[in-house]
Amino acid sequence: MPKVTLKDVAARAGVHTSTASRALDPAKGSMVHEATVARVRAAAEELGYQGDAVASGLRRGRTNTLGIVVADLGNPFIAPVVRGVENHLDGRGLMALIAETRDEHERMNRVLRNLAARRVDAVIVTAARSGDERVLRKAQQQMPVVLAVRHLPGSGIPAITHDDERGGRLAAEHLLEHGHRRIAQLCGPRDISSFRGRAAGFRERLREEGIEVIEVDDTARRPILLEGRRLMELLLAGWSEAPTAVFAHNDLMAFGALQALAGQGLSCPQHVAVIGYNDTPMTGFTDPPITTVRLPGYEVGRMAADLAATLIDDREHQGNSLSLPPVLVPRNSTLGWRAEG
Amino acid sequence: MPKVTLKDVAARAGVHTSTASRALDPAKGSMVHEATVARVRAAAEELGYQGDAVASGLRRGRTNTLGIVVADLGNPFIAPVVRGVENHLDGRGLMALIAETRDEHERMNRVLRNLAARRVDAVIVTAARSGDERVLRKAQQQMPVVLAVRHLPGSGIPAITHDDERGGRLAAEHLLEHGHRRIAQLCGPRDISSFRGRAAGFRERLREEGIEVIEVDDTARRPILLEGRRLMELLLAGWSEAPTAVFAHNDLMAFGALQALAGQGLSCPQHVAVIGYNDTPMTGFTDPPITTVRLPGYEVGRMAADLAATLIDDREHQGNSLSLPPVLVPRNSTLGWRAEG
DNA sequence: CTGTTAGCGCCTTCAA
DNA sequence: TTGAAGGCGCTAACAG
Repeated sequence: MPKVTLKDVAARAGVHTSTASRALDPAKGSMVHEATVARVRAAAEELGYQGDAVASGLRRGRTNTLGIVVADLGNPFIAPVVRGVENHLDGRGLMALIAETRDEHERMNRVLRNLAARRVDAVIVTAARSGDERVLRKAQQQMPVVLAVRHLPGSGIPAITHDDERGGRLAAEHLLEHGHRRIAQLCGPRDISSFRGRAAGFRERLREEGIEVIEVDDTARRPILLEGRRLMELLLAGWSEAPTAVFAHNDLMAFGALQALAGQGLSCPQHVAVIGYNDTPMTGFTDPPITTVRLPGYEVGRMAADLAATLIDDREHQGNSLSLPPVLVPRNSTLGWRAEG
Repeated sequence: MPKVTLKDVAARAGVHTSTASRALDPAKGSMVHEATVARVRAAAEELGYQGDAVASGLRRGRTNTLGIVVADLGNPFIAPVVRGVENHLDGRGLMALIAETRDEHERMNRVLRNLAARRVDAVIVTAARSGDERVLRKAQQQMPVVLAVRHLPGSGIPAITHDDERGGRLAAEHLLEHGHRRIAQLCGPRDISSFRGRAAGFRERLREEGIEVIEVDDTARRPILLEGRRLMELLLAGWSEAPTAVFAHNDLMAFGALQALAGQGLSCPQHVAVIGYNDTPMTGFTDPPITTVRLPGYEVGRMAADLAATLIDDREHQGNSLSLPPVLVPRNSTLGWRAEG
């Protein structure tokens, strides 16, 4: 089945390729005689013509492709984000190239290079860490870059995020309301804006009540389950008295904490209340259901795609960043706790 | 920042573009004098040259891009598959374009067209339904197609799957061993190979023991939570006596069943044992932890990517299909059940 | 080992 | 409204 090109279609319709090209381009159909359009369309149909987006991309300087960079495809929280992006692209004839950094700077660098080489029209990055700022800035010179979920404060790179500091405060507030005073937090990497924000908001709110947060002298190297468990184990080993409540910087880490607690014969929420972050799908079905701060992944994805589309059409656009409000979702991992006595 | 092209690099290095091209292509570095390679590399470095994969793709007729088509990005089971694909592509300089069909034929059609237009080197389809066979066959004439998870028996399209029929039998076996006799199943769409296989294997194994499976006169329109709930509700409404065990055709549907049970004041595993399918991430953490048949998503993704790569390099390759063995993962949603009396 | 030549398939001037 | 011409950036033949 030899590839049929525009030339074949044009020949069959008895017109020049340039006319065929115009006839098949919906944005230019009006420049061509209606009858000609019909003839060309028919010819294309008969030959089973399938336009070549690569050639078109080369000529037009636009690929209708967008990159989406995530840190960890294994984090179930990322699915809604990707879905939000994909669903919002679909209507515009765009498609997304997906890439994973595993939170490694070197991979981020490679991935951005690769996407730039592919001439994507824009990139959405959900995996930014402070150390990536330089390469992201460089990437920005070649294509619009939109940060999502994690941003780079002061970098001027537009971002769709959510107010992590406020989210941290909400978590603290919730624990205070339920009578906790001996409270710990398990921190995500400090070079990631979201975790910095969560830590700061949480700490601050407790300090307002004169409470000093219990923290181990380490942070998760990556925001994953294993690291949540490790930190929780460190915490349990380092303090003679376990905290009555723990704030894990994301849901995955919260599950890790749960495992560590179980390992010490402690249970949640009876002995220790646990609160996570993201409202990852399924957290409502777990044992116990996890109280969490909802980060609306689908919406973030949708808005990031929107912003990217705007930036593509208008390279001068400033790219207004946006921050969505967090919402606390109370579930049994904290509601089930009762002060003893 | 005007784009720097190969011509600029060549000029700076004092060579012809074709020489520069060869010098920068690792596969052809040997055809060029070492000193020249060094000079070209240096020039490229100095100018910040970034090759144009679009132009290269047009010329070479190869885009180093692969499509991956999924039914539902919201199904957490799909993440490991995508991850397996992505991770295995990464080393070869390939990238994946991701698209969602939502299990709609029309979307499948559009997506395949779009991927063909983009001249992807191959497509991995995890969303095949019987009705899609024609368009998939057509797609096959333009690029290698690999099915994953769901296949199209008799179509001759190579597939990486797993033995769903055996999986269904394992589920049945497990329930029998635990003393169940009044057993139901909630069926996924019949036009999807995996669900057909699961249903058949399950039914068959029970029939061998002279047990007729309880089924409602309907199947899930899509394999999602809501449909699992709907079917379970139908089941509870239609039979005076509830079954003691239910096999849901995937984990999402199992959760839907759990909700329906709870709605009737029945609990799992005390009143009804529930078994799901896929071993979706997090199913070990749910309340109750769900007994399930493990479908190794990451491996399936990895092998599908492998097969796709083989097919790309050797268009004549027959594309041997592969079927991985299922494993039953027993958890409390069935282990916790005890026959009354 | 390197340069020359000729496109890949399409789209966009420019002219008619 | 259509055709002619040129080139997007790169690379594969073919000489030399």
